Amino acid sequence: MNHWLVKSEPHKYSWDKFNEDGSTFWDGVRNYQARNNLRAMEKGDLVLFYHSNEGKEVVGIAKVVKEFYQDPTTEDPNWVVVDLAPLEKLKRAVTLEEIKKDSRLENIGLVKQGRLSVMQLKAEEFDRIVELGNGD
DNA sequence: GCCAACGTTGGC
DNA sequence: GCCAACGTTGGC
Repeated sequence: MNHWLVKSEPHKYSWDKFNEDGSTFWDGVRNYQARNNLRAMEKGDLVLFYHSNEGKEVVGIAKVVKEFYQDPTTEDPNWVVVDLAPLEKLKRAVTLEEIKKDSRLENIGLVKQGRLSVMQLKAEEFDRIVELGNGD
C-alpha cells in the first residue's frame, strides 16, 4: 500500500465539495511526474488532501477507489484520472508551516518540490501528518 | 499581484 | 539533443 498527497485549490475543488460529492475523479493533472504518480496508485491507497493557495494545509484523508483510466475531460491519451473518495477529516488541519517546521517532514515532496500536484509520501511522513492533525 | 521554481516547447 | 523562451504553479 502506498501513500500520496494531492493538492487542490479550494475555490476550484475543496474538501467540503469532495465530501458533498462522496467521490470524484481526480482530473486536471497535466504534468508527467504527477501523471506517473496517478498511474502508480492502487485501489485502497491512502491520499492526503491538501488545500493549496488558500489555507495551505492538509485537511483530510481520502482513499483510492478506482485505479487510473483515461481522463474523461480530454481526448489526449497522455492524461489519466483516478477515483478518490473521502475517508476521514483531520480533527485539525495541518498547515504547510507546521510541516516545514517538523524535522520528520523536512524531506517531504510538498516542501522539496512545491509545484508538483500529486506526490508520493513515505508511510512515516503520512503517519506523521495524520498524527499532527489528530494528535492527543 | 509578484516572482521564483521548474516543466515544457520549439528553433537551431 | 541543447538550451533559451515561455507558461504554470503556488507561496508570499
